[in-house]
Amino acid sequence: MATENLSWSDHALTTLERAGHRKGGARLAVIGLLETQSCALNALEIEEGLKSSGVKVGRASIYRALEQLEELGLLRRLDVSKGTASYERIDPEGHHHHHIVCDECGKVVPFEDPKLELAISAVERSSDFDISGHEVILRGQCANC
Amino acid sequence: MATENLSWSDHALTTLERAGHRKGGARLAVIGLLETQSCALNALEIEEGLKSSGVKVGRASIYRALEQLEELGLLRRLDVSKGTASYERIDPEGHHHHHIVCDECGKVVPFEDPKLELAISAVERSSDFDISGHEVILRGQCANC
DNA sequence: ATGACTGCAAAGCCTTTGCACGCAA
DNA sequence: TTGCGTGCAAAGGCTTTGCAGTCAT
Repeated sequence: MATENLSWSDHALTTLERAGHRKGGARLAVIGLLETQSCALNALEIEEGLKSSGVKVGRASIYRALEQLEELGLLRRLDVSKGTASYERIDPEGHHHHHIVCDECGKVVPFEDPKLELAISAVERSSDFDISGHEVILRGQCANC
Repeated sequence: MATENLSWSDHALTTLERAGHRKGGARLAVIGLLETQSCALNALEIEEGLKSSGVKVGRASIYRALEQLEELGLLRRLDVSKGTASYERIDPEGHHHHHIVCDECGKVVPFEDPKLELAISAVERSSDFDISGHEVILRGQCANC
């Protein structure tokens, strides 16, 4: 139940290879870390996470890896807080969640809702954009604040 | 039909007064400009908009006004593009729209959808947060790109 | 008259870019 | 061997902060 046969990181590595990219250390490290996360992390959190597991990766390489993985459709970028972007895996099967953010402490809680997805799909179909994704953010105060 | 009896700027001025704030030039200028906008603007666009109508307002004052108006519940901050925040009026009666953003050219198009709002309201009620607002962003490529 | 508001400039923060070195293929 | 990937440091862009002068009350 823990690890599926077709993990996100497998999918990511395959996609990278198909796109003609090499498997450099920084890239692999970022993929390895995000594989274990259930919700979004920003670049500095990723840097710290890697450092605390003994892996030293240059900050610029992290940003470059994130940008690239996003362009390949492997990561979704979230603009949750003021000036910092967070990233989380995109499930190959399209399964995803959205976020509730506490304006006080910055806490982020994921949620999912089928009816919400249906309503968004309808909007996406009726627009004249070629939609690649969407993002829903609820803001407020969490129970602790 | 153009101007309603209870305009947003009237509401904003009243709210500012109740909160014990003075009606300084910069603040009034920002309120006056946002009153005329139907969608979100960022700080630099506001600065330019004011300058082109002959009003010179310091950039810092614009940021301070925007932050303050947001805290008073008069403006909603949107994190649409990478590192820049946009702001738009919050309708006192709760009427609002969401946004479709072109990843190529940055174009932003507003849309509204009652079913989407219903689905979001249901999620908001079932969460243990005290929700103050929400934000939906669809991303993709516009017809021109 | 008083202190809140404003404007300028400097500082801060996240992110991107330039460049030389190292490593994957 | 080749040139993509990486790391460091510098540069960039948006936003915030410090401070002195100004204006609303």
